Amino acid sequence: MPTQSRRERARAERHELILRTARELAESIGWGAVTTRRLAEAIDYSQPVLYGHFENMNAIADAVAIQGIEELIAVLRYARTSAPDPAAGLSALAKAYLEYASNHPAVYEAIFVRPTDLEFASSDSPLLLKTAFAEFQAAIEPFAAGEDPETLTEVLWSALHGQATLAHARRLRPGQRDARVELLVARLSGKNSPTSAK
Amino acid sequence: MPTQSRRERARAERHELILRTARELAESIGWGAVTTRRLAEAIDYSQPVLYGHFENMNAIADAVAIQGIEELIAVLRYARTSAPDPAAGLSALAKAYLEYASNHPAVYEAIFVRPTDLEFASSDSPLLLKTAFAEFQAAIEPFAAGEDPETLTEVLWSALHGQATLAHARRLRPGQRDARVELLVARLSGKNSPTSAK
DNA sequence: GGCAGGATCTAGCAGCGCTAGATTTCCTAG
DNA sequence: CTAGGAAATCTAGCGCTGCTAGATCCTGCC
Repeated sequence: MPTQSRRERARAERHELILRTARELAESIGWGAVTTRRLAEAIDYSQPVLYGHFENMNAIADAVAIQGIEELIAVLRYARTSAPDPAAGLSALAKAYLEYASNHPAVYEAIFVRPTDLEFASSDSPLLLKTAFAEFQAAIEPFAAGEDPETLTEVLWSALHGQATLAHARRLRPGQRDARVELLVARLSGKNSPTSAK
Repeated sequence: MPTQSRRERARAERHELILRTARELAESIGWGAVTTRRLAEAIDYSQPVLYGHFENMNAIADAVAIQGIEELIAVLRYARTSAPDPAAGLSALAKAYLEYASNHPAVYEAIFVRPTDLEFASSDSPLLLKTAFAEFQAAIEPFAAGEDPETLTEVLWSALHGQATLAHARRLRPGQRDARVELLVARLSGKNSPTSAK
């Protein structure tokens, strides 16, 4: 039993080592360059070891994505619930989302961009996605003036996702991130006309 | 001279054949499965022939993207200028954009999603991107109530891009595409509060 | 100490992008 | 109409990829 559990502990540690290393590699050289050989060398094992922990390379990125979405949910929840009122909460959530995407582009890519069979194949990831969606909905719902809150949530999330991906692809002016998110939040929450003359 | 021009003509035809076949292959099996061997076999030549026309596989997708963005610009312009007033123009442009992305997902991916060195390396593509951007700006500018029109344009484009990519990844409710774009356009153009009680 | 059994590695397959060198095809000059 | 040379095209191969079968080594038990 102690023997068995020591083995299991070592195995679990290596499992985490693989995920941590894959994430670091992806953030530094991009997912496209994270190969089984490079990853195996980085953790100082041979490639087949990876397949003892994960079904394939894609599953490793999926696992990183799951860790990432858990982080993201926590970040969003903290930003939203720390704000004094719904308007500030929506703004804080939106900024936190873009900041996370900007600070962890490879993780963001693993979650939302990389072609993945994850979101509907894996068992717990749909729940995580729904939880993240609920964070967005909680933030925008106070501003759904008679509209379907779910549709409004999809609009908000899509708008932020678009800003995140286009900014990462350098298709948006770099210095204007806050201006974009503030303008988006103002219009989506319906505060555009009053403050437009400012 | 007739000889020379016949050769050149045949060469130009094959050039287009490559692009057309690459686009068809991408739309049917996805860019990830469009390999030099498959593409070469589809046009009934050996792989090296491809390299007589394009620098590499990426350049082929870039060329498809350039053709696509020209199409897209025409679609957007037609939608916008055919509308009776700015509000209808913005709505028509937004719907046309999402419809194009939905009908030609591989081309849309080649233009805006696939990692590419295109947009800033190639000579004419930045101009095309700017032209497309100008279409968005022309549609939304009437609703920039004192705000920076360029920022507002980035917000609009990002929001539509997010809806296009998330819808393609099946992360948004399928039947709600029009509801989403209408809600987005209403809020971005500032018509939300008046019609909110509807 | 010797021996299962599990963990790990070596070596290899098929397919990828891409290219050098052989081969074939075509145009031209005599 | 043929011979030669240039241009077009193909064959074959390199180093890389994800992934795996079979050999090897190492660990823990009797």
